[in-house]
Amino acid sequence: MGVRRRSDRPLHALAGYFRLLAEPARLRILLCLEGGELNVMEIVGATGMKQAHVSRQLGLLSSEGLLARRKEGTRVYYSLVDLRLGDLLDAAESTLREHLRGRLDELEG
Amino acid sequence: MGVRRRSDRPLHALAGYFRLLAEPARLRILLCLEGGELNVMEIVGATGMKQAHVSRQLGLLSSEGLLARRKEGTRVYYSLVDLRLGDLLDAAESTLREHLRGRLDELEG
DNA sequence: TGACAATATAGCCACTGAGTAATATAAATG
DNA sequence: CATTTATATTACTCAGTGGCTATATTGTCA
Repeated sequence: MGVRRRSDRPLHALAGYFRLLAEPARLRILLCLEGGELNVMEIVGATGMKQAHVSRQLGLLSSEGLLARRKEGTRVYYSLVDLRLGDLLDAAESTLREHLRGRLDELEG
Repeated sequence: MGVRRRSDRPLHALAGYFRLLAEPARLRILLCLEGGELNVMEIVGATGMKQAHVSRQLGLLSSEGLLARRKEGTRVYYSLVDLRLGDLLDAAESTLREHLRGRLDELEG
């Protein structure tokens, strides 16, 4: 990979952050946690995903600092660390909507 | 307002949008366009990336509606379609900073 | 202790996409 | 025309990872 510049590290981190949000499965998990903390099986039920897959994504999201982990007996509860994430998703959604509208106008003339 | 309702299709679109932002190369391009429109070779110069790679990412970004394309003679100028993208990046960056700070605090006790 | 439930991990396969080199297209110029 | 310049596209390798199944780990309770 080409030249390494000083600005690479922040860019990499930012890109990595977006990559976490670049998967419908993870978005689904994050969104269903907007209502409050849930344990793994509750998330499995809410999303319809396989338990192993849910655990994997939860591990990723919490190891990257997006989710907090709290054990209670044999269950593990996950919750959003930063509630501004919801605002970020909304901002992205509205920006995306704008883009789609632009493409629509372009098609319709 | 009320509960956000996002069914699967929007989730997929949103994930795809984030995937565009999940690559340092594309972020670099988007960021250098925050200063105004540039043609391909100017972007190549500003980013240090190969011309073919820049063209590819520019094609992606414009076909997805994030960038506008304007031909002038043999040159092609690209620019940000939605200036709120800058705000979105800033929001993501500050959220990310928060997460990183959380992890740092955790390490330092 | 053994059995059971909740969560995590490992291994595998298929697919996606980044990055590169080579080539193609298009437009200006002589 | 031929040539040069700017941009786009093709073909390829290769690393990463989503999603699956099976299994391991951890905690609870009889």
